[in-house]
Amino acid sequence: MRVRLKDIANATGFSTNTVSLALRKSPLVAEDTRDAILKAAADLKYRPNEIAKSLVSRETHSIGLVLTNIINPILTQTARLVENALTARGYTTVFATSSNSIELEKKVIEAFCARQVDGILIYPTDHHQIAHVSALADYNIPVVVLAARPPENINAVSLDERLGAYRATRHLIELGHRRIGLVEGISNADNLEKTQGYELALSESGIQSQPGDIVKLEGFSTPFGYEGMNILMQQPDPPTAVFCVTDPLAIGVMEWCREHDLNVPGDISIIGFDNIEFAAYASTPLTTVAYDAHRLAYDAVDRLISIIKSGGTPPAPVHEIIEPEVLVRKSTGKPRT
Amino acid sequence: MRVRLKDIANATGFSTNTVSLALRKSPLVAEDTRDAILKAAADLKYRPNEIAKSLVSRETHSIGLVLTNIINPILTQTARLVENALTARGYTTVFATSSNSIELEKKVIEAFCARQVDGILIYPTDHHQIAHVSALADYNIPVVVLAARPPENINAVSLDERLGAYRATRHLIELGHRRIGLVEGISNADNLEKTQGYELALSESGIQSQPGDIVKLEGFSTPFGYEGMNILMQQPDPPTAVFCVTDPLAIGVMEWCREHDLNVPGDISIIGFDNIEFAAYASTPLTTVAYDAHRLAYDAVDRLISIIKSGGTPPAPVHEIIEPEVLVRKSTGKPRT
DNA sequence: TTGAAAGCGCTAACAC
DNA sequence: GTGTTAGCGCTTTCAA
Repeated sequence: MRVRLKDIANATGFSTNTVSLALRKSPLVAEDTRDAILKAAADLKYRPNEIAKSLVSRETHSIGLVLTNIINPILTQTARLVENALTARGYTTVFATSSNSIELEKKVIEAFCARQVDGILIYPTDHHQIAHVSALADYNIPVVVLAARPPENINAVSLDERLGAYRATRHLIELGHRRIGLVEGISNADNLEKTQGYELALSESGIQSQPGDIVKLEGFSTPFGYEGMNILMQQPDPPTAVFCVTDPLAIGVMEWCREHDLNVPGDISIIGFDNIEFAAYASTPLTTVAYDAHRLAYDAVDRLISIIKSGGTPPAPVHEIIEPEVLVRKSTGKPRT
Repeated sequence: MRVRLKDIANATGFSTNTVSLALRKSPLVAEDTRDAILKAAADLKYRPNEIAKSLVSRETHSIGLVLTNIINPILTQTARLVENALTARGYTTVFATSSNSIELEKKVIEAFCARQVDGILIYPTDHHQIAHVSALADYNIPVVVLAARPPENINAVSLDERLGAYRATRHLIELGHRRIGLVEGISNADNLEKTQGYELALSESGIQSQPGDIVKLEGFSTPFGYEGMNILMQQPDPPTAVFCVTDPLAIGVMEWCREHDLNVPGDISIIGFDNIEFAAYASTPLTTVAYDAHRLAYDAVDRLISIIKSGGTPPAPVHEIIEPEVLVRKSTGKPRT
């Protein structure tokens, strides 16, 4: 059925070894025999079996990419950029989502190891429960984490989410807002970077945040944003501005405003996070926290590959942190006086 | 370094074969020995090498997913749904994009075959140049195409794009429009389904389409839509409605209208295709062509897996076609009289 | 310049 | 119940 080296060997009368060498263009084999072998290979439509190669070379030229879920467009974009970067370097991308479950995340990592991926790129479900990720580094499996401030022993290329949140909140404060809501996602994990940035900006300005001003939803997509805004606005004296930890959340918030005839930014200011493509085209163009996602993906891939290539002696772990900036569009403005 | 069956064998005093059987919970091996082996495996932190397994079982439990590019959110969604469906069935997803290049597409397929994927799911760059895809079927490599009306010998689960375009155009005609623009993407490929549907609807209603009413761009993303609208509106007597072959294109068109103070749908009606998540949240909620993407992905995966499972005698090829519907929101209306 | 033999980590066929 | 042998398709010694 499938043609193997042996079939070419039989067809040409050479040994499998010679065939193997010829196909890899070894200078050891005579030109005539090489040509004959190449021709036979082409005739038989030979395709090398990478699995067999991998077994002996102990490398699969594949890397595992683990993301929490791919609903958030920014993770989609990351997936795309990573795949591009990897392809450009001759690696294939094996893809999996953890669906924000630590258990699943562990399983996925297991599966990748079993499949002998050459390395793993991961955006962990919970930025603080990553013992299982550190373990990879201990086992000498190259890994780069896409989250900020991980343990010292692992490599990371990531966005400074805390700083982004801080800047978003400061932007609102500088516009004059004093009551600023926070719309957060998933509460089972413990990624407090954004919340911390938000709180830091507030306390720095001597603003006391109201208990009802922080809403935590079960996810990061648009409908959750809508729901979050609904909760936020139940208060007798609601905020005049809202910081949403993702753009889809912000778009949901904006949708709520549209349905309830609240003008953005006249009645309420909204700022998102990630600068997804659609942010610019929302009903009110969305002010958001932007950063160089391309660089993030490419640097992470470069880092991973340099670890892989380094062989037995991996370079000292590096934490590269990318700084986000506030990108002002139309959804934020001064509060009504 | 890595622990193998042999290491467990040495540790326990049994043969590798017994260890192998024990780990696979064969009833042949005695309970005591099995427990001892399981314990040793756990102690040594044994992880099976799937690559080695694959070499003997001749299956990798991985399938290759080839998409044109992942910028279009609908392909993203497909990727996500496919990955979910595949994971649920115990397969891993190996991912690649063809970037709308036939050459790259061929290479990617080659690479997948070399990696011994158990099957391939592909949304081909050009729905008519798919000899290389048919070839897979000939080689007994299970493949399911995500495009409509492929050659008889290959399996397909897909959307009826022609029908979708037809219905979109009819929707505009029924509202009273007679000058309907078409904003199309990529011209190097030859996916005319949507154009055909558009033309069919027009000719059926006795409408003669103007030469300037069809614009073909180099891509399917939002900026191209903006550019397309710019071209379309140069005409002295521009269309009163526009059908865009993807939602991002439609959003770009809408953006052009926003910048040029054209009211949607008052001055111009816009309809998209795919019903991406953000369609509902655009500056004017977008009327679009919607379909069951979940079913598309799951049926395609089911089909592929049933072919894989069928072993040597694949079932007769099936072409499953999913019908799209027009989802009316706010971006289409009667033309000004 | 080419071939024979061993082995990557695992499973399968057949003994005992 | 358990061990031995062979083999998946390839590369890598080591000889010739």
